[in-house]
Amino acid sequence: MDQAQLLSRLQLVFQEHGYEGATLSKLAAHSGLGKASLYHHFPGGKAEIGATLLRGAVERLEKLAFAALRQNANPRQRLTEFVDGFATYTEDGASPCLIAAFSQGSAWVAHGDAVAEQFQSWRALLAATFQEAGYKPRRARREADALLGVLYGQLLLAKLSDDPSAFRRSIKRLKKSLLPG
Amino acid sequence: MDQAQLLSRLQLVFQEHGYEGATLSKLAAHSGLGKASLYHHFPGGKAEIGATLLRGAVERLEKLAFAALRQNANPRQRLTEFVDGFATYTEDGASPCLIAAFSQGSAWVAHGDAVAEQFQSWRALLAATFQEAGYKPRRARREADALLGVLYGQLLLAKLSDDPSAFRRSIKRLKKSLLPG
DNA sequence: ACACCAGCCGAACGTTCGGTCCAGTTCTGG
DNA sequence: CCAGAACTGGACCGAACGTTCGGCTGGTGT
Repeated sequence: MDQAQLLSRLQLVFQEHGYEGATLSKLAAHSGLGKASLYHHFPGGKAEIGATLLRGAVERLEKLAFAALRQNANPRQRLTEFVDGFATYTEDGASPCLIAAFSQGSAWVAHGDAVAEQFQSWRALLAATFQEAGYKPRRARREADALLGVLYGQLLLAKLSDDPSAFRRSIKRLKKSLLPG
Repeated sequence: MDQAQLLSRLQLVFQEHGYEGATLSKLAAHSGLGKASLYHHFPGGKAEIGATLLRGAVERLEKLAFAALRQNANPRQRLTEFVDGFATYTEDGASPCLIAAFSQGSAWVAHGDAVAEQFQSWRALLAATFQEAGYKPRRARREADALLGVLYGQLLLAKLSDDPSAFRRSIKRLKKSLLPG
């Protein structure tokens, strides 16, 4: 099995059970490897697995969604591409965000500072894009907060109400409201 | 110590560490009781503690926020009172929603169905209020989803970006956009 | 042919888990 | 004042935790 496939199998366990709930037994069973074999790939144990997955999730979200904001296309179009990228990242609301799943307990103690910093940077990037789209600085920051908020909110709601279709509908509506300006 | 104070101390542990991370040792230490004493108050053990807290959180959210929608005041005013109630429930974004904290792992397996049902009922109530405020059924449902989404999204973002003030600002803006209509 | 090593595993380590037991201490009604 | 209920702390349990270790493979370089 290649590294990518191994990581994606491990990620499923963390997404479903959270950091504390992702036990080595579950990780081993779900990956098809023995516990000791996991230690061959990740000498740092569970902490290294978690850190690796978190890094991967941040990179994926950056590449799939936020990278679109750094292009030099029309700001409105960049924003809709960003929304699309976020939907791709979450597989249309079906796959919870690993970063959010790590927002509790020891995972947050270990990585919370880095995650918060990353989010502040993303927030600034998003606000800058809204500013390019014609909003004044204060309003642009508000729009950025609102957009990030509604994306994560709908993702959580899709889970809490057990209705993934609500996420897809929200994405569609968001893109429509973003394009005309 | 009275029951209410005990429950609130136990709740802090679950909010901070999630269900799996809230071990009996932490619960005992943080409540000042021995494990056996906890079993006196909750013969069902950790599962009963979790279930009790979850029930309490649902009741509090119902009483503080959604109850406002069942009054017979002006729909717009009911909606802003609902938003205010949600802010109170989360202590202005400082206290994560226990219901959301239970959306992973064994807690979700045990209570997910009930939570999803409750959220569908709340969603319907919110949509009905938007309908009373003049929206057509489809649009009202969308507005309900969007409102719930932005509330939970801002709550999560406040944590992920370690900036509780963003939540307060969002609440303020939400109420303003709700009132004039 | 042999040594080597990445990859993997079973078995066990010490620790902590959720949970139980019991000998007390505190509270309370008669 | 006392009996019994309510409650508590601490020792304790088997199971599961994260982790380690020695050894078994199969392929690669020489």
